[in-house]
Amino acid sequence: MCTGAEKIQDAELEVMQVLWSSSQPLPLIEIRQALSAKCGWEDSTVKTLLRRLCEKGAVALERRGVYRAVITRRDYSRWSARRLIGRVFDGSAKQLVAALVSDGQLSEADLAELSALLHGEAPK
Amino acid sequence: MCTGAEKIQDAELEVMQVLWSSSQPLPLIEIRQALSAKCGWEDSTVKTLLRRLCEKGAVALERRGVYRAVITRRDYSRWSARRLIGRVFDGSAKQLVAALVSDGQLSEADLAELSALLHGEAPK
DNA sequence: AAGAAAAGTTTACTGGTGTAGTCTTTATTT
DNA sequence: AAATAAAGACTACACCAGTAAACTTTTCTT
Repeated sequence: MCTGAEKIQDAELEVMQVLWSSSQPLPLIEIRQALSAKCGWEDSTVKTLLRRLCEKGAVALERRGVYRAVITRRDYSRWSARRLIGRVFDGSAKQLVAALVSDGQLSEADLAELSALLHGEAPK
Repeated sequence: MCTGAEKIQDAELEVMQVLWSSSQPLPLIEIRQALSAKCGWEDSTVKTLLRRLCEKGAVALERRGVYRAVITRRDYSRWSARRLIGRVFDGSAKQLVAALVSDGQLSEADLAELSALLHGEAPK
């Protein structure tokens, strides 16, 4: 059922973000560079995280030295939104959005825009 | 700044849920009963979790044998929504809501209701 | 073919989390 | 006051996550 998104940890998510930031599978060198810059991680750390992600089925080796995200950002974000809603908003997405509104993170304009989205446009 | 919500773990959250489910501080016996029923946990497990939550400042002893949530459900849910948005939705609450809509978790009616909420009513 | 460089594999170590047993102290009941 | 029960404190232990070193294999270059 679940592709393995459930098991992506914080550090691993950084790796996924890098992979998701490109439309193409990425060579290790680039992944390493990105994460060295963003997180200050050593080569070996990145390799460990990639290995664990492969074991979890979240990432795959496209060919030697080149990695591809198996779990998409879209899947992951949906899954994690569901999880949050289940854990702290009684399973109600509406409650979550209400919290965002009352927290000032979501404006009237935002809601209007989203409402328009519902009326048929495919999201970009 | 942060009250310690960041450190509440899955198992600990179960304890918080029990505390949040009551408007009053709860005696340990009730907490134990609830968690034995809901999670099948032993007394000692519950006590350990309560201790850790107290150490983290998320829970406090009201008086001997009676515990009170220090972090409110409201604070926690806001905080965790922010965290999710920061981690996977580029910091954009709107993106999160768009995902909910496109995932079918949020209907047009929901949005309308929320929109109304924005126009001044205090949430229930 | 030898050497270098990158990739892959194995091993490691610390601290946190899930889960719980045991011992000690305090309160309650008879 | 003694016995019991509940609460609190201390200890435990396996597994996972964050972080990384070291060793091995493959590939590329000269």
